[in-house]
Amino acid sequence: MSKTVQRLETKESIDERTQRVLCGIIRGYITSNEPVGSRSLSKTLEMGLSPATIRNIMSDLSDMGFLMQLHTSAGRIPTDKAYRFYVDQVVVANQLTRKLQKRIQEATKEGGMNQVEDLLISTTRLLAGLTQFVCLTSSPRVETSILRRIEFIRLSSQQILVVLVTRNGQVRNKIIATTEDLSQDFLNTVSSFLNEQFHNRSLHEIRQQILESMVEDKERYDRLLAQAVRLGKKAFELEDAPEVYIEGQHNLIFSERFRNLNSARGLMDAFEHKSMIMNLLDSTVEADGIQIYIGIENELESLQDCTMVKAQYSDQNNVLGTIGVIGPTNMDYQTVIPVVDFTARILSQTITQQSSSCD
Amino acid sequence: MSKTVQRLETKESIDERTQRVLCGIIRGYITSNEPVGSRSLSKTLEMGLSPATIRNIMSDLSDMGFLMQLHTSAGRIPTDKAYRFYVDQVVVANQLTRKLQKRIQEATKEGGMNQVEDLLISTTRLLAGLTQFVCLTSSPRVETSILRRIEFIRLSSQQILVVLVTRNGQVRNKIIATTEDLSQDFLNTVSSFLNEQFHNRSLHEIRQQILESMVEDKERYDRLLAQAVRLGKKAFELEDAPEVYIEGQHNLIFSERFRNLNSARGLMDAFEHKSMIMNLLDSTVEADGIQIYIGIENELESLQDCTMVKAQYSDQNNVLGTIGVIGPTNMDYQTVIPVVDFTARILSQTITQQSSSCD
DNA sequence: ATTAGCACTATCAGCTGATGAGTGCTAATA
DNA sequence: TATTAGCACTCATCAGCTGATAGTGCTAAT
Repeated sequence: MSKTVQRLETKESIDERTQRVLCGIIRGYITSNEPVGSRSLSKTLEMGLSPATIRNIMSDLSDMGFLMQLHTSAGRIPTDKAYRFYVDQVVVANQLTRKLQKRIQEATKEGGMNQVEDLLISTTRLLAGLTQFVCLTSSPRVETSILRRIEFIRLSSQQILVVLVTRNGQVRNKIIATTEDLSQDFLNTVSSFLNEQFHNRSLHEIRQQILESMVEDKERYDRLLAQAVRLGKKAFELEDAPEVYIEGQHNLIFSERFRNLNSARGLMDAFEHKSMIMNLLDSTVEADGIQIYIGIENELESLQDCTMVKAQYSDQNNVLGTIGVIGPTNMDYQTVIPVVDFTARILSQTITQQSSSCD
Repeated sequence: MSKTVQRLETKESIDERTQRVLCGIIRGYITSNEPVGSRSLSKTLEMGLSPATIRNIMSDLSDMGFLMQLHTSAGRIPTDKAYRFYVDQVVVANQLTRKLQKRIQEATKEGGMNQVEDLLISTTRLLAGLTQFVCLTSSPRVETSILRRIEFIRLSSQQILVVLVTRNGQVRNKIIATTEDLSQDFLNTVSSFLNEQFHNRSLHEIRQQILESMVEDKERYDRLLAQAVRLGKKAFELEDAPEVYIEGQHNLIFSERFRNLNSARGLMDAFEHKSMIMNLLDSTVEADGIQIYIGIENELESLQDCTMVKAQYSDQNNVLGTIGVIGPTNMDYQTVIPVVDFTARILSQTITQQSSSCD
């Protein structure tokens, strides 16, 4: 078990010139994906510093833990700490090009015609395509969704189909078994009772309340109510099925940018455990905005030479889920961050529109 | 474009001894995944033939197109034609071990608790796991499914949710937009009308009939009927969304057995095009039983150094879909074929039970 | 018809030395 | 005192060579 680092500290004050050199190295490594040496840096930096001077600075930076060498005669590459510094201090809110904005907006419009699921899948795919990384999205927790409508449909003497529609347009189906044969008329009465009772409540609340009434109403003897409560209990006992969408896994294998990543296998395997990925996405420290986990800042071991950039999406009231990408630590933060940010915003916007279209 | 071979011919008569040598080579290559040479074969065959004799036979087999060499001093490996011969002439209906049978049956029971989708996904995953290959499954064509129940649920003044349950337990949701505001009462009338009218008909038939009535009934003026037909038309206008489940893609990358496969990338890309894969699975020459496409027998170029083994599954009346695996041409046919066959049978059986549980 | 023997050949692992990119250190310099 | 030129040193990579190995095809003997 590797110890988990909450967040790398980079408080130390580094003088102006050293900073510029560090950034030069980081940018160089990001663009070329090759260790950068003093000679080439001396040229690209255009600060009138000779390679020797730069070597001295580099040596200092190595001592401070910002740089490392794969072997003596290779150039240096940034450490996770360096990227953290870079992201915190240097990368400023960068505007996306209009072109990219358009592209995201249009792709979202296209996909979201029908249900939230489709929207999420197509957005996930979009982000994977744009970044050429792996993209993960957690679907809204059914828990916190708000009930828009519930309906029971009698399929046979032992089977009832429950259809549950949430405020943000998710539709869930579940077939439940019954011992008694219930008529469709009766089921209709039950569903309109439940709809009236629980309109605009979150599924979580509803479940709670149902449990309470079950205790309360034990003495009361109202057949309808009792049945309604019993059916309701079954209906709202939704599997917590943590739905996660993953796209762009093949980038992990085929993309040039992942090439120095040895644990592609480990990551792929991790992706099979949906509930773990769900936790990964939804465990959130900060309430809002974009979150970045660089290298060893990631709890998950097989993620520790990747960077995860994620952002939450929400409707007008609540946070619904998280969308994020996993890429190499030397990703182009300058563009990836705003892309993820913008995509999450557009996603929120689209979902909000969808859920407010009910009356 | 490479010319497509329907099916490789292996009618030529090969004498007994030559056949045994050929099979030895095929089996050897299947187990070791290494070219097999005359010396080692001479030992394993136990026919009392010297390496030299075997070399002569091998030379003949090469001339006949059953063997090839990667380079002069390597052993020989079977051609697609050799595998075809092997599969047609040699592989006899092989019984699965009881253990494997149990495993498949249990896995299927477990997964299929709720809806057909879940059953299909878990079966696909199972088969991918058992074979260590990529497994593909096409879901039942909505087209040919038989209607069990249709229901309309009013979500808002402009939105109606259609819930459609088929005989074999598939549930489809679709949100349709309306211009008129229709009451739930009215919708109920419409749905019971449709349910009565079209009970136990296939969606395809239903769509046809609706189109006919639209023409017929133009003169008649029955508001209910007209609306029912109009709603029905929209409801049954299901996207032909070809649903395909793919599992075990990572085997393509990580499995030892795929290692001499150069076009993993091409295959992965192909898997992105679901509709193409759907065609691949559902294009079927023979009516029943297992189908095997070896190497260049595959139409799809990137599949041409793989073998696809597939079988259809069905309920009591109709073929529903296809389940199959894609593996290297030197897969262990002796076990893969019965595994796919048995899995498809169990799948059919489970689905049949499910759909007959309605009354 | 079969086989022993031999010449031939491609691959592979291991070694070699050359190359080149990059560093660290030291002494000279501004 | 900070910078820099110069130089020795290190190490990964690569081409080229080696011998060992495993296979073949052919021919002549059985």
